[in-house]
Amino acid sequence: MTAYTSDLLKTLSERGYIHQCTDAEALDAAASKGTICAYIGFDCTAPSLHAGSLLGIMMLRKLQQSGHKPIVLMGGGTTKVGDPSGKDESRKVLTDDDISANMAGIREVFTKFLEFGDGPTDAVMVNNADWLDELNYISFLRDYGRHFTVNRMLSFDSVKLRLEREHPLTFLEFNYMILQAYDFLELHRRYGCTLQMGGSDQWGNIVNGIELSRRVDSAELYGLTTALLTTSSGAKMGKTAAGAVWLNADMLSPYDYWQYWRNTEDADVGRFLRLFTELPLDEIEKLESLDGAELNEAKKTLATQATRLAHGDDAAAQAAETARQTFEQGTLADGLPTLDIDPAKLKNGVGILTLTVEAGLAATNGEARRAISNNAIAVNDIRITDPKHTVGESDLVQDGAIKLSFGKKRHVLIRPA
RNA sequence: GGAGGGGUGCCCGAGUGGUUAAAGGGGACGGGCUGUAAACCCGUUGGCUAUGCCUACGUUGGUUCGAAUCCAACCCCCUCCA
Repeated sequence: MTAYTSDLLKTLSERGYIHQCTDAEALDAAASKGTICAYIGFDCTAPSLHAGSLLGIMMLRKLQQSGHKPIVLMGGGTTKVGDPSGKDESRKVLTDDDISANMAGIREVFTKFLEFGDGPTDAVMVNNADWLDELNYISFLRDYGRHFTVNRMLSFDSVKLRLEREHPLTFLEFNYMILQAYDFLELHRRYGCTLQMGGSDQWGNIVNGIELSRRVDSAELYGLTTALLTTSSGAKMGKTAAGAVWLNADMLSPYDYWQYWRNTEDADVGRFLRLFTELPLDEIEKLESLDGAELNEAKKTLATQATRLAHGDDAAAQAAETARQTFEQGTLADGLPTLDIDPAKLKNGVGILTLTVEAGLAATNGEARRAISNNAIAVNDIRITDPKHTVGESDLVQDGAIKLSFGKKRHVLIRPA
């Protein structure tokens, strides 16, 4: 690996963010000389970003910490088209209302990771619908479409994949790469943005933007990608039992978020500590050199540090404490997810199936029933074997709650209220 | 517009008149082992007021005692031709 002189590239490369870079030396020089401005685009397909987007978010954070200006580009316009990269099938078309609701949720996430404002290194958030919506088809084609050959567009992975697998690629989606290329050009014009970052699946789109800007504006822009993040066993990051690992607290509690990181595979601990926490590298080296069960300490550190960034110190500490009480002491921890229940109902006794469903541990009675026959359901740590079992006031333990568990890891406190 | 191929459960994919809630695989979840890890082994994987009932193989009708399987129309996708 080249020895970089800029803080930015030094940090990014030491921590393992960099996969490919269009012209690392020139970018390094530019970043050492002064403030640069860089962007990453985010889709607006869901009301929150999830752990899969975290790499990008962290890079923008590192960028800002190294004294540069991050731009968060919301794909309000491009989401209407749908990025075919890495996808077999076209995406559902979202309505404008969906998109703007999603954008509002996503905005939340970024306020945790970046400082927004008007200063030279303050982050800004822009929406590409601002310029894409107004494009005039004919003039856009004449001014920009002329710089793309279909020959080359067909050679991109995102397109090739669909063609080879004989899956349909609509003309709408085919245009995506041109629009993203145009975004880069537009951001360069508006903000002097010279760097686009993204996942390795974005390489083609990024390079297109660089080339377009060079041809149209003679601008010299850079691209940098990160390796697509998977766990050591090859699973995609960010998915779990309950669904995606959302970054918004209202979609996934800080406790569950902490748990997600706590359950990291051994082989990923060091890598994740570098990417998703801000601990100094020497400390990380110490943590990852732990052996066997001791590595669990490193996982706890990872979980707490990662949770701090997304949810703040207090929430992280509380999640750690809740986990400690639950898993290490086997006691009831207040911080577990809670379900309030009508005391009158409890007095009469509530069926275990109903309770499991209401607590959100199972989606249907049938699932709860199956879980019971799989030995998965426990009340106050006592296995339930009878689907007709009822829970009542007598099950309330010390601090007036009932602990309902699905498997060894998922617990909910039932409280009369 | 024409010819041919196709639409099956979370995904892939078998099934071409009955014992089919639908083989097999993947994924996911649970149990065991462990360290809240990986690997491995075992199990589960449509719903319900549950020894029965309901819903389900693109949609709507039809044939039949009986259909994912046969017929008709329609919708959608793919390939080739115009």
